[in-house]
Amino acid sequence: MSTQVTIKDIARALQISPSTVSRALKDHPDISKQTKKAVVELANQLNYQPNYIALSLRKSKTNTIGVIIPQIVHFFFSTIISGIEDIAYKSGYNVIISQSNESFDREVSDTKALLASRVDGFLVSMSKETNDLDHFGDLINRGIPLVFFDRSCDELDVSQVVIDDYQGAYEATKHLVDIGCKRIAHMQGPKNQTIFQERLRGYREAIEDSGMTYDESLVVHCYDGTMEEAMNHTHYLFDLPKPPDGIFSNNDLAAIAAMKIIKRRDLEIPKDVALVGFSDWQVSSLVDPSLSTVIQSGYEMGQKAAQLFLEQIENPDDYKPRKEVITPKLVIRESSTR
Amino acid sequence: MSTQVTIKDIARALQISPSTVSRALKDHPDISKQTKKAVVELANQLNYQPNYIALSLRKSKTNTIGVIIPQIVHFFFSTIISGIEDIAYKSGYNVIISQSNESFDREVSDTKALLASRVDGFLVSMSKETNDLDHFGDLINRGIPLVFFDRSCDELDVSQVVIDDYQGAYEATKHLVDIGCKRIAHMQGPKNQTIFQERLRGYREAIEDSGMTYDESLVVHCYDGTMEEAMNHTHYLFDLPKPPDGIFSNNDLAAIAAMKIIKRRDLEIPKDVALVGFSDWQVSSLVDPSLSTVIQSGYEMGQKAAQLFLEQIENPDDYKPRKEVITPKLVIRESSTR
DNA sequence: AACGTCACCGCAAACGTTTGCAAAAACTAA
DNA sequence: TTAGTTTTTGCAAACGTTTGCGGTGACGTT
Repeated sequence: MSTQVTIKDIARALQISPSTVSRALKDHPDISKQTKKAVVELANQLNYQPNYIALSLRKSKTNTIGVIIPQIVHFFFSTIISGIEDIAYKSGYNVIISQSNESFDREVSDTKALLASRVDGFLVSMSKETNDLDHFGDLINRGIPLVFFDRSCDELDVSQVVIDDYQGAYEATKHLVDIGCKRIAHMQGPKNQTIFQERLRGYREAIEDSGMTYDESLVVHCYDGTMEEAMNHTHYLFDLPKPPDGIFSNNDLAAIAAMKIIKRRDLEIPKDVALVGFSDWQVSSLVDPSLSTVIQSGYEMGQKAAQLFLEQIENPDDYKPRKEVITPKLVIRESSTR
Repeated sequence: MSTQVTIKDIARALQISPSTVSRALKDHPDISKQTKKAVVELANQLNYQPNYIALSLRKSKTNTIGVIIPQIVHFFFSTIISGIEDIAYKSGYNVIISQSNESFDREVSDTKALLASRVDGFLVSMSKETNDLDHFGDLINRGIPLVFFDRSCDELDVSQVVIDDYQGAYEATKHLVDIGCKRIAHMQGPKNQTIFQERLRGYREAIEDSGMTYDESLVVHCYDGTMEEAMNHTHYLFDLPKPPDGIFSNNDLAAIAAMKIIKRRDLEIPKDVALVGFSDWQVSSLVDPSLSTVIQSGYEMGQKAAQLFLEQIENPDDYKPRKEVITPKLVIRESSTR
């Protein structure tokens, strides 16, 4: 039950004032060598730990970052958090995480709650529902550092770090062309999200740049992102008079769903159909055959986001928002190796 | 840049003292109806938010829980966090997460850092390396609430919530027996961890209860939990003069590794070899064939852990540590359906 | 002897809140 | 009117830290 030792305790023991102890501990030039030595020694001996709460109050700075994400239980997001924490802890920041569960209302109330906890700034990835940006605009107006990652928006003048989805999709599709695919399908993600629009664009342009024609009947729209939906779409694709010989999917789950159906139809992967996913879920390297995919380094994204935050908090005055774009990397596995 | 309004601001505006404002806001009986009304109205109008930092300092209580886990990027653990946060937030607690990355030293320094941040208590799942428990004993001696979850230990007198690993393992193994397996191998987890000892025990007793004899040569020790390690062990098992016809693995990853090797050796699953894992990673239902496994509800575990913490912090005096046991559930998929 | 310089240190206020205690105000009873 | 109650309010200290400013004493210079 021993309560923590304070500066006052040290001061009392040494018969000097708390201010002197404080200065001695910070190596202030006004303090004599001997006093410093005595203070530091006693502090070590008593295992003195500065009280960050008192410090926060004094400096009105909590050294805490508020992070709002759609959900923790998601490989990509938890990887991002890992990146954020590593950078944050190195710079003496704590991280408080809040999940919006893809709900706009939760996102707003999370923002309020974190604000009440006096976080020094925000790192957020927006919920799917979010269209109204007032709660973020508020933060910006009040000069509170804010960085978006992944699920971002360009309407607000704010720092952000995003993946180059276009580039990733382009390369993935180009790769399918390169290994000889002639009819490449695309399993598209929710149309209202920028990232999926970009992936579609990358797919389309890669197709066209390769001298093939973009065929809308080869693009299926996976709206709710379930396994069943993707399986149904796969059936549709292989019931076509001219079924595809390659599929680029907007995410790994849909690709794995397709894989199941394709195998069930006694087609061989990658011989008859080659597959490329997007995201590099942990599962992608474990399925059989292992799935080629586009790696979006969540860890790197988290690190960058935290760094942008730190930059901003260290230059509160003349800070200009920046946009960091992470280039994703195609990783070729068995599902597209011929 | 507007700074938050304080009790003092309200007091000044209403020409009364801060103490009166404070009491009025807490509906203290000493304060007259009119004063209360005036204070509450002005507080709402100015959007007053209590400063939790000042409160923390005053009460030496931060309303923050420190959580230490081996790694966030792990389906099971991130699910647990989700459960913890839901309960914690409902009771007005923030959660700070720290990853030990399965390193003992990190675990110790995480504990120190969280302590320095003055968390009110700890929720921890030990790293695989941890044998020395002094840093936790310290917390207990100082009366700081501590709850272990999943990776626990019985040496310390402390609350814990664990899975009934024995039961889960017993059922899984029994199931293999029931579908006709005669030689069942076990891929064991790190021996120093209770949970893996329990899984081994469940396996062993199920074997013996079925009239078979426990054969140590069928138990391999997966120490670092990598894919490669598990693959090597699988090779060993199937190089035996009498290879197994069933495997119960301490986790899903090892089971999936085994699956790869078994398929590569042109054995059929589940016909030649049946497989059951443990944990129900997201991937388990996606692999081919889908993997039977033991579901451990991380969400429930997180909730229970947070509840135990709250119980303890609300009865600091006469608190008696409790052990909550969650019963896991066997889910039978293709890998063990004959 | 008087003054300036310098090195070293402490006082007190501040961050925003709570709370024991005393004091003021209002009301009651004689 | 006076004393006694009751209701309502404010003072001041405390939580642990930092920091501007003023103070002390030693020493050197005129």
